[in-house]
Amino acid sequence: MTYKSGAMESLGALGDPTRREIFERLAAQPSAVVDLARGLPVSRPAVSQHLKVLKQAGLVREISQGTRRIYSLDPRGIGAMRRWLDSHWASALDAFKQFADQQHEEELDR
Amino acid sequence: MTYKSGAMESLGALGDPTRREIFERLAAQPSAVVDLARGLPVSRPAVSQHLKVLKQAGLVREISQGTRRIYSLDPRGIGAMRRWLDSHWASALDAFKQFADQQHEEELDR
DNA sequence: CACATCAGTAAGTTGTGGCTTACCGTAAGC
DNA sequence: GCTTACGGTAAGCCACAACTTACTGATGTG
Repeated sequence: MTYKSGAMESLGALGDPTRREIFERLAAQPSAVVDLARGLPVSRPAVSQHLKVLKQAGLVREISQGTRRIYSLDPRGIGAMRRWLDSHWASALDAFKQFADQQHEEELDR
Repeated sequence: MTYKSGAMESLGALGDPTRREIFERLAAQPSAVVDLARGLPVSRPAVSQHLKVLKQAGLVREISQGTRRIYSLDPRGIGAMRRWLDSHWASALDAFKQFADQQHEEELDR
């Protein structure tokens, strides 16, 4: 479970709707901060702050290009979330099956 | 993209650490509210409120059993999140490839 | 029929997370 | 070297979301 802590931070980061919007735009195309700020209902510094959170969560990475910084999605963060989701999905199905069986047993006992 | 709105709500719901904790416990085993509240640092009503949010997000479902309500994970919500994640991952890889190619072109132009 | 257990809702409080404006640093162009 | 574009950080404000306690309503039990 080395991916767990990473997935936790990622989920925390994507809890905010503005950050989800930024995330989706970066999925569509890598962009600089100014370009992201255009078309978003918040100021440019706000976008910077969101990008900082997304970066710490491992969901985003940047490359410098002159004075601009081009942000793009980081596949590693997404991968961690996927694995987290998958493992929980699996254990959810298991747990539900166990639960159903146990219920059935108690039915018979009655 | 019928799963999109669902995935948005799910991500919003899992943004809270306490709700993630509840989610993980339910993945391990379906539980009643009192049992969840034991072992969590918050009151029972707080747990109820969190479960309400998780339920509206399609991540959780309940069945009544006497006065108890047994909560368990709802695979549909998890599935919606997975699909959202996967589609964005795919387009992220596409976009990054396009971006890299374009960068290369500009290199040559210089 | 009490009485206990379980759970949802109401009402009120408070910490904090997301926003703004202002400021500072850095790279590029004239 | 001066100016312009870009972007991160600081400081402060404020709405809201996550709590709490108190109450109400079911269901099961002696």
